[in-house]
Amino acid sequence: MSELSATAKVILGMVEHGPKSGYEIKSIVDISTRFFWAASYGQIYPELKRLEEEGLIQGVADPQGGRQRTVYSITDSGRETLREWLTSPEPFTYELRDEGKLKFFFAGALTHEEQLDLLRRMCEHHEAFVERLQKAEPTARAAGGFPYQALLYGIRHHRWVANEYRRMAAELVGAKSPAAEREGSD
Amino acid sequence: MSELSATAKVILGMVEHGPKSGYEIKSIVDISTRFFWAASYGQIYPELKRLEEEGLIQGVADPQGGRQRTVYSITDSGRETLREWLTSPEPFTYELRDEGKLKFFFAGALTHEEQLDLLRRMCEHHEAFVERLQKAEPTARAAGGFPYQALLYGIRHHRWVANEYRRMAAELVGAKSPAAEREGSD
DNA sequence: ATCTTCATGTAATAAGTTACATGATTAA
DNA sequence: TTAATCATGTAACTTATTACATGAAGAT
Repeated sequence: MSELSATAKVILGMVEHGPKSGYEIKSIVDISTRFFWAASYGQIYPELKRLEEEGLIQGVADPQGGRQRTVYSITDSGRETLREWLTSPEPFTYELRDEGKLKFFFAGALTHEEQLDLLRRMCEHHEAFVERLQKAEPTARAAGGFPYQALLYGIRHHRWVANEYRRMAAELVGAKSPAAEREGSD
Repeated sequence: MSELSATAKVILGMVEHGPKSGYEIKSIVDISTRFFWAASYGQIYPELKRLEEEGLIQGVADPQGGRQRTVYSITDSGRETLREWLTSPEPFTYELRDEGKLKFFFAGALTHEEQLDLLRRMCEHHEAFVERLQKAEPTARAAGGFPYQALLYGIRHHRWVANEYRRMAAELVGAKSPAAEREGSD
């Protein structure tokens, strides 16, 4: 038995809450785990097959009218595997890919104004995202449960990032005023 | 001319600060950008060749004794390309892969105690990481510049994550004994 | 002597995205 | 009738990791 892939973990976690189709899993991922773990159809559908072969989930045909549909349920073996992962003390992946930050940290080549502009744009970007999430909040709250908690986390996270940029922008403005460093030339 | 790959952006940003070998770039990435953008040798070396072919950087043999070495400098064309990226308003990649959070959000299958245990372990993990970074802080401060700023960001970021877990753990404890609920603020 | 660091690279593999193809159902 | 949503899948591609190979130089 090979190691559980990240996508497998997402799927097992999702079907543990009840039987789901690949489409449903993707839909839920897009409004919940994607804040800390995304997955695409190209990963989900093949992984569903693999997990079924390994006996961790089981698919049952469940067409809605003439529209084909397969819903997958977690098996005892799958529940056990999920539990093993949840309780294993192994170090967990933690990776951030933030192009905005990469830009800012290489922004030494830009003028002071351009740097500020960049920070402000990034701040606005994350603020706009927070707003979008907040608009979805009432609906999510009504539905409750895990996707709601994930949404709240998403809001907190992006709010923090926006705050960081506001802080950095303020610092940058403060750094400009005292003495004139490098005027006119570039 | 195809789009700049993420690794290309990292490399251009690095060599803009001065000529560097692939090994040096990787070393600096590991103590700086890796907090928001990592890169491996398997990406760096091939990308150096590609960037040289496209004329964005230029390599010069610079052996240290009998030890071969190629240092790459940014070209005018490369500087222009870097500048274009830095000032382009295109939306930036922002992706988080946090296995700890994924675990916690699927932890409904665990007991209350196990959930708390998980949160505490994750909190400790990030706290330990912050401590490690803080140990490196004095050296980094002395060197200053961009890697120091990146380190400070890393500290702030992981401190925030650790705080999140502490908050979540407190909430979970509060949810068990209703008396203690709602005294903290946000 | 031997271990670590400096230095460059690649092959195999794994992971992930994107675009596309198909077709039924439902809401406008 | 047209668009959106539900639903499943794959092929081509890009991206990234891992493990390995090679070898010189410096430190213990």
